[in-house]
Amino acid sequence: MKKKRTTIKDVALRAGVSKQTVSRVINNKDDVSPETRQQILEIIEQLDYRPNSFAQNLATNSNILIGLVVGDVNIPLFPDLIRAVEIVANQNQHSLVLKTSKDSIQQEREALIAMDAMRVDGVIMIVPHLPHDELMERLESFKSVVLINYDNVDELDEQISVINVDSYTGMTALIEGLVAQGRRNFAYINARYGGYPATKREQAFIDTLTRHNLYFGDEQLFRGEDSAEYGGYCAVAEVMQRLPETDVIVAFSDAMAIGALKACAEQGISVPDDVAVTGFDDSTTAAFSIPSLTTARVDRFEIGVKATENIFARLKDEPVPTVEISIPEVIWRDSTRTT
Amino acid sequence: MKKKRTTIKDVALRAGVSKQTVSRVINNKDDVSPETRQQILEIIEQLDYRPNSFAQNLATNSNILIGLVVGDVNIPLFPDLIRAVEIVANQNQHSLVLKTSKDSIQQEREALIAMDAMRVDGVIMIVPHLPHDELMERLESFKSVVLINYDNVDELDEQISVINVDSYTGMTALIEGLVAQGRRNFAYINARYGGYPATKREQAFIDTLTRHNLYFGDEQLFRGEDSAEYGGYCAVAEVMQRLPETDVIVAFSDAMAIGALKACAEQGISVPDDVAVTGFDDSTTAAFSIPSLTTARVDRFEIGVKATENIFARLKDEPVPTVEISIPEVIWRDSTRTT
DNA sequence: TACACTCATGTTACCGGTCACGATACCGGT
DNA sequence: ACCGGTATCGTGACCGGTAACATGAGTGTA
Repeated sequence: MKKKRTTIKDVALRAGVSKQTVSRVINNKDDVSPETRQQILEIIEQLDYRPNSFAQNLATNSNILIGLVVGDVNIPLFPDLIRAVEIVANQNQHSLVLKTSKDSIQQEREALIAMDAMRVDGVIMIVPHLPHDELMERLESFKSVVLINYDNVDELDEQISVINVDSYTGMTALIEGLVAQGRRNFAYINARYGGYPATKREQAFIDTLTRHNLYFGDEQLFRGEDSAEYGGYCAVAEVMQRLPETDVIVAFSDAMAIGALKACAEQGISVPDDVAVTGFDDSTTAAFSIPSLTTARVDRFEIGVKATENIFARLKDEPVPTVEISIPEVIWRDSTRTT
Repeated sequence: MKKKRTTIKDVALRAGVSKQTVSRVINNKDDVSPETRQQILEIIEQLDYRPNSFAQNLATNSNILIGLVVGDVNIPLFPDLIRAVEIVANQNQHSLVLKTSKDSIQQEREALIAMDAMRVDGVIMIVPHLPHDELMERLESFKSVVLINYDNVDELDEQISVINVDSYTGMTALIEGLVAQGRRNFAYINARYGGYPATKREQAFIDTLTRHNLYFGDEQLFRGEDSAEYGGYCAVAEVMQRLPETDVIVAFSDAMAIGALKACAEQGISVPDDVAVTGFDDSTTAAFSIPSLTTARVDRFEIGVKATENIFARLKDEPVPTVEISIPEVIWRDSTRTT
């Protein structure tokens, strides 16, 4: 049962050659005679030998792992992004180690420590929550880092790049459109622990409405979980009670907006006639909600590709952009249709 | 820039002791004098030294990685499950390597090869698609394997366990309930590449209706992608054209059902009055669709926990169940409400 | 005083590979 | 016959750790 794996030595022994010769065959070096190579290949086949990646790593001082640290696996960004990361990592003969840190900053910290102990070549973090100074310190040990949706772009160490979704611009466009439609009484439901994107979207909300003299104070701002149930659904009652005049509810995310749609339907509030509702992210179901949801879309897959290509480019000492921005495109759908 | 990481030797040198003594401190062995230990700990701190996990692995012939092979990261099972796997893996001081294989069987194959080269301790696969014999052969090299939703439970190697969602029983309960409600004209939209769960659910559909003399042939079966857009949404027109009498559309998944709901709304088909619609999985938005969606739920997080605990139990040679089944519970909501 | 025993630490080999270099055999050219 | 060059392969050290055993100093005891 406890049979050990076949090693390079087993193969060498069986073939009557040295380890080095087998190593040459494995790595396709050219100073091996065709017959020897053929024979060794056959033995490798027979013994079902596969070189131990990590022994190779140790000897060559390289690594085949890149790390992905993500807070919440439920965010819509996640599935497409992870897939992109994995595909690009594969193309570069690397594998993906995943760490989640939903519950606490401590988990984020531990994730980085573990990545460090594994000597991963690069790390991608989505919405880091650690304090800036500590983050920089812990990221020092990695050769290549990409932070997705991180705000402090000015004080980055040189091995770090940032890819940001410009939530601010996206949200501004969304609000401007709503104002142009004639909406006047805005309420914003924000995600309590949304980090960087949450801050930016709220700021855009405030700034844009202020510009139009439609912002009259923090009572327009509501907070909830980033979920349909405890976020959007529960918030609607609160909104209508505090601000009965509301004619548009702007939600932090599609999930929250979908909860809001449901609450409106149940309370006899007609969307979009009485109240318009908007989400953010263009998650898969946004187009299929009833009414279909106005939202803002970014190419999630592309962000993943960019991030990962950045990681590998830097590892090869190729030049890489330090900061990349993608601007969400507003998708107007029925939940804001003017009659 | 290319500065090498500090190693155990650096620490030893600085402390004026041998590597072994440092190793003892790292591993909390008790035959080190308190003063020496203290001093070494300080130096470790100063130098920000962290032992190389994979060198440790190599020396101890152990590993800190477990592999997760998943076809589609978009399935509702995925986020909860991955989180559960990660949490339990963490508790056991292991990290998670993720491989996706959405595009082809070849990718699944390569995923297992890579896992093998990394000498991962255990592998969890979700809905394997490889032919049985090849799968068994490739899984031979792992000490501990859990397959989730795999059908061939009779011919498993001894290091393998299976955890299945009993889609058949769940779907049977769902159909029985619909029949009891008085629904008579059933249509089923299945996922084209749904693997084991798709087969089981379809079989339950056919068997149950046959039992009630309500199955009149394959024209009741439709196929599409497992998505709202190309699955459920597009299928509805086809269904109503081929079977205008249809009064209930059973979908393979919530995603497909939500697409169907949308199509019904657009075509003036009232749900649930004209046609009932059901999904499967109880994905997060199912409760918030309009009307809310009748579906079948399994505890996705718990499946992940069970799977991972199984992996580690087997690694410790503790006894583990070979086959575990969880039966989905039907959640009746508005999309099948009788008036 | 000699002996056994414990405590603290060092030595050597090894995990499974790779690297740098050296050795051997065979070849053609002069 | 001698020389240099190439093709092929082996040797020893090393990557960063750990296991097993060895060593030496101090301690208690007969």
